[in-house]
Amino acid sequence: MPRKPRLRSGSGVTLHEIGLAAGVSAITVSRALNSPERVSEALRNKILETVDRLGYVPNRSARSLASARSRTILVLVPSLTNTVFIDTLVGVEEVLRVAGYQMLIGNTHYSASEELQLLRAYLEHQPDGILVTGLSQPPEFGAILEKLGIPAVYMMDLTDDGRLCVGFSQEEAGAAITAHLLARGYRRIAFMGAQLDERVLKRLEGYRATLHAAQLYDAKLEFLDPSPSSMQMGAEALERLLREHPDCDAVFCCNDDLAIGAIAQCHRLGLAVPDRVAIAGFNDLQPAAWTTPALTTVATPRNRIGAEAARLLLERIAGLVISAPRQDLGFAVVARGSS
Amino acid sequence: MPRKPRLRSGSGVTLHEIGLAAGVSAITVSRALNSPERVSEALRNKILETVDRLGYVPNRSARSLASARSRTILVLVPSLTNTVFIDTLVGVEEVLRVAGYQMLIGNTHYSASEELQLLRAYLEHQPDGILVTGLSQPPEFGAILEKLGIPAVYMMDLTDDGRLCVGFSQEEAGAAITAHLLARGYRRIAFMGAQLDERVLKRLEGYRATLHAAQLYDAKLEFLDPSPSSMQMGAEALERLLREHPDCDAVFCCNDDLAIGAIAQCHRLGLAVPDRVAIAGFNDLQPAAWTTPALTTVATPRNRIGAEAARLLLERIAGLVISAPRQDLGFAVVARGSS
DNA sequence: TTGTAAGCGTTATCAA
DNA sequence: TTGATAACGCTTACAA
Repeated sequence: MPRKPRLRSGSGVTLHEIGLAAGVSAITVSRALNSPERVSEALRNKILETVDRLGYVPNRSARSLASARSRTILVLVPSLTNTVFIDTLVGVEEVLRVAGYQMLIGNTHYSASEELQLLRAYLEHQPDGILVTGLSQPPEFGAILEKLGIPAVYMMDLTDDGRLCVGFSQEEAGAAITAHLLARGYRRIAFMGAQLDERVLKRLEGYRATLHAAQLYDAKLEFLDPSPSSMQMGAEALERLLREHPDCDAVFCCNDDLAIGAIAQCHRLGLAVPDRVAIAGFNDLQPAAWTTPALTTVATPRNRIGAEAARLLLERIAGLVISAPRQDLGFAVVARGSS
Repeated sequence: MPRKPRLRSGSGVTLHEIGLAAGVSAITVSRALNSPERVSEALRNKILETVDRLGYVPNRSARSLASARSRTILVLVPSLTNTVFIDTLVGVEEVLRVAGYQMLIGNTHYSASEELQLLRAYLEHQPDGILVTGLSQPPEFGAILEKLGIPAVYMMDLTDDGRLCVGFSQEEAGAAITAHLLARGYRRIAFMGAQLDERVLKRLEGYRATLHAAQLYDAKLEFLDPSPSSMQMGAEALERLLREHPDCDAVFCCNDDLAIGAIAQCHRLGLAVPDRVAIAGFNDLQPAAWTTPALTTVATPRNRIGAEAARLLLERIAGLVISAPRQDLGFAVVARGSS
């Protein structure tokens, strides 16, 4: 005599009940749904019909608990308001969805400590794998993944230290756009950087190296602000830059937002772009093509980075041999009117 | 004699093991963590110390299964690349996170059928509640929620049919910006609409009603395209509009993207904004303030909508009495240089 | 090909 | 205040 009925969750229909209705055992129903080839066709059809009729909805918690696999991937991004990472997430989602995996999104707000905290919090979900933005997590981060044996793929940048990564060289990209400005004849090229996360700093390194090589580097032309990027900041920084260094003839902004603000400010100040000052951005977001003049920038394969990273992670989880642990998806300088 | 050790998931440390190490039962450990006031202080401290020392990570699947509560909220949005919904998600996340709830994001791609499909798919997670964008889901949608008793809050728009909703009147907002253009003296005001989702159509209704009232309505001034919105579309539509209707003196674009493309195209065509043609957008995204001239638009409280909707849903889940099932968060016409 | 039994880690129930 | 026991719904291991 059963004694303790408990609160049921969800639709209330269980594998066991489907089995009763179809005249088979629960495990056969499970097999009919998850490995159909292991159940005779007649039985399978009968079961699937019953599943449909009763509106059975599998319980993912029970499944995770029994199988020790959550089919869940944690994705950590520095920001949700920055389109760059949204594009990446969209790429991730497209791949995971098809594979039956669930994406959990953690917003680190560009903070290493929040990133660690989020990782710990999301561990409750027993993620089967993790997608991380950038390479510079605190040491505990890697230690936790190591200890729990959770596979990870690092997005947006490249490394040779053995970690799986999908991205492009931030430093080379910074160098390339700087070289483009040099090639166009600009000589007093400033750098405008916000947030100063690892990617911005690498672009800065590329900028420095290129100008050094051309013997045109001048530290005074670097505008660096650790606060979050905005068009407002781009506008203010441009004004200050030109006031303090009137001979500045070009600005490499670390992202399109700053660049859009800078161009707008040029309009307000009555300065011709690119004749008085050239402006270049980074990322090639949609608005970059619609400023006046259109913005020269660096196109980055954000969507593909997300998709490829997800694919790589799933391969890793499936235990496949990873032929290319380091996927360089490249970038492209897009020359438009602003330079 | 135990016979079947199975694969363990996660960190491997369980409540039971913490209990063993601390000399108490598993259930006491559970209580120490979840309702500390029900465990004596001495024991509690000892337990918490052990939890820390062994690095215990709760297993959310087991918890959901046993408690019949997933602490998970499904959030359905039409798009992830549209900043409007990202802002909403950020508001949702801020509230859910603090409350210990997990957010599952479903991207419907503006499709009713995908929306239904996503709902079905995410039912596996036994969500405790759902946040939905818009009011016009297919009938089965409501039927499923009803049948399973899943509470829902509808975002971005308002209704009086009893559903919980948080938003503002899309129609009134469309009317308000149209009235603004009228007040500035424009008489041949066009409407430019993309995507044609329910919100755009309601803004269109507001536009029509206002122009009808002023006896200035002209159906030929409506540009409607069901394909996704883009700056490109705004540029092309503006050119066509002015070619076919040279007397058009203002355009209400259903969103800022179209408006930004339209303004850019005016620059390319050498048309003065707003003297030759005024442009107004909708949403007040960041770039709206940085076009030349700056864009007149309608500011919408997206972040607050997300946060309030989440709060309302949590109250509903907690079984609290809902005093205001309909929360009108309003909007504001932001008059800038483009009109 | 199908079924039985046990176990996944947690919480609800009831008892002490 | 603490604990024993069963139950949540599913899948693994093993047997038929």
